[in-house]
Amino acid sequence: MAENNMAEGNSEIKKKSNFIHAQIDEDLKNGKNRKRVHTRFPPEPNGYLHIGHAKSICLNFGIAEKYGGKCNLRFDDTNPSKEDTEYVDSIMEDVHWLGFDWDDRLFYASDYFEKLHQFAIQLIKEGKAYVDDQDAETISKQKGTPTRPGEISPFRNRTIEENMQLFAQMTAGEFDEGSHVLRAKVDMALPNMHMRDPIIYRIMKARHHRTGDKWCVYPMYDFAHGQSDYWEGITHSICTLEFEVHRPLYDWLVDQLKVDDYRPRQIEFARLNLTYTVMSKRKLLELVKDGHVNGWDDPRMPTITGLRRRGYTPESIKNFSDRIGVTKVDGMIDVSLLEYSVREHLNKTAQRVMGVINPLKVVITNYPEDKSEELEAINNPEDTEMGVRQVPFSRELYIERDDFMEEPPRKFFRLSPGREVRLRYAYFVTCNDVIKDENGEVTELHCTYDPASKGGNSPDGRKVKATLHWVSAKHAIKSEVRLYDRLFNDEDPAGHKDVDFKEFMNPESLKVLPECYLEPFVKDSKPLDHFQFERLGYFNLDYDSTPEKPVFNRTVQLRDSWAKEKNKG
RNA sequence: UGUCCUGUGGUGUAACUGGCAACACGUCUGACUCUGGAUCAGAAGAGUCCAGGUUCGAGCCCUGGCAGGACAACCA
Repeated sequence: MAENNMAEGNSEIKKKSNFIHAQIDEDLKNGKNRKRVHTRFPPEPNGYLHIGHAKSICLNFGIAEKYGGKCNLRFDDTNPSKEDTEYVDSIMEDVHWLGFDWDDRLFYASDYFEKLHQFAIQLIKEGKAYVDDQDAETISKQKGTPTRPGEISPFRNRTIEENMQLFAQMTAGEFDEGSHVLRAKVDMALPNMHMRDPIIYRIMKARHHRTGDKWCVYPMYDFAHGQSDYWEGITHSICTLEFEVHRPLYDWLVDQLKVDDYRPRQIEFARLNLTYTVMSKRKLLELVKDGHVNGWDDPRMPTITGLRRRGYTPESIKNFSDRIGVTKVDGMIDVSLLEYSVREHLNKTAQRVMGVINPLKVVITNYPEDKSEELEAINNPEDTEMGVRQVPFSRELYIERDDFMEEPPRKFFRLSPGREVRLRYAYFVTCNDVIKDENGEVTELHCTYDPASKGGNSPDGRKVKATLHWVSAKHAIKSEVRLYDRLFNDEDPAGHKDVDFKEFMNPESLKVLPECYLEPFVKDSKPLDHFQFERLGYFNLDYDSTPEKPVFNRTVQLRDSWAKEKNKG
């Protein structure tokens, strides 16, 4: 193990194997599926991608990479009433951002509408599909329940000619929505509900985002997915657990295509659940629509675009995805694992900078009024190649309010009256006076510095217990900082029967600090640039920034053992 | 009173054709440190849903239970 790390370097986290890899290995060994591997990522363009999709993307594209195969991007756009090009665009952007590419293999289920329609006609001609004139409620009732078999539709035994005629009329738009459907003739008595003469085409007089008004009948998911896989030469069609019961229908339909012995294989895995958030598109859409968050890219959202804006990196998401593994066990992953993954990546890569988000003015009384100097600071102690920078120092500074306590408790070893601490990369300072306003609120500290400790070390070998970050008041860049906390206070907000998930929303999930001071280095940063504000956490520049007022998002805090100690009481 | 799937530390994942249950996160110590970060060293924590059985030996095999999830959209 140790050798492995040495050999590969620790930037390369060893890819874990999973049960799907094992099944592919077996298929390859047995010579099934032409000894090749071809997967696909098939989102419906009806919302933005979230971290759960990222798991699927990493899995599918990851398998292609591992086996020297291919992975397609395919939009499952068979329901025009919910889909939109806005979503298509965002999905492509997100997949690319994660670092995956489908080359020229971009497909849409709607590419196959014509073929699918032909196939439906084939089934009718073979006596394997029929038009049902009953309404949704009646059909549903006849379908039975999981424990009771279904009844046969009175329209099940229409002649082929009649079915051909009716389906043609459906296609031509002669019927109203909901008045007729095309059903596959399978078996109403089977225990699997999906096999009880499933509906394969329905009338929808909706404009499709790609085919416009060309069609007024659209195939159902079950009637499109397996066939699309088949036509694209997909060998392993990986989807989530809830499609397990669809597999017999998937196989049945592909069997009807019977051109050769090649057969795509559906394999199901457990979708990702994360603590303190919700992951269904419906719920995320609700949060957006009802204004509980500021859009799909709100940094509190588990969407890819939200995580990106929050400051997550593709690497951190991929490492996270690899760490959680792939199984058929429905579980709940602790967000702390996600947070660990960003910290791990940003620790190695993020530019260090000093920033004070809760400012307290400090005056160095023995430092000349008009003097200022430049002090050298390390850009990233984890990566010396990132070099050093100069940080301006002067008589008036800001430090973090939390770094001062007038009456320090045990184990608090930051600044307090009479105590000496180090200002990072600068000097040792000692607090002499505490200035307060009429309410007794501390407004300013008067300190003295030791000129001999320049750079942060005292020639007499004197030690201090704490090192504080600081910013020179007159050089500081004033900016807004947004702090984020979990969107929900409950580990599983969607997991309560009879209680709406929104009941568990955390009212303090967003905290805006309008007056923060950052060292001048951040001046030229671009949106999404990552920084570590020393001792505070990782932050990145938000799109909302203007040249006059930069806005930073806190991605995640640094691990903080003092905060833990403090909370112990 | 159906079919299918799943049960391994707090969480997630491992354990080759049976061989002392391993790793990561989290938690807790300690060392080091110009970030109470990082790093390093260490600890606690499961006897693998239950009960039988086969075996020298079972998380892995057999039998029977139990628990949880999915399935009754003209959603995907």
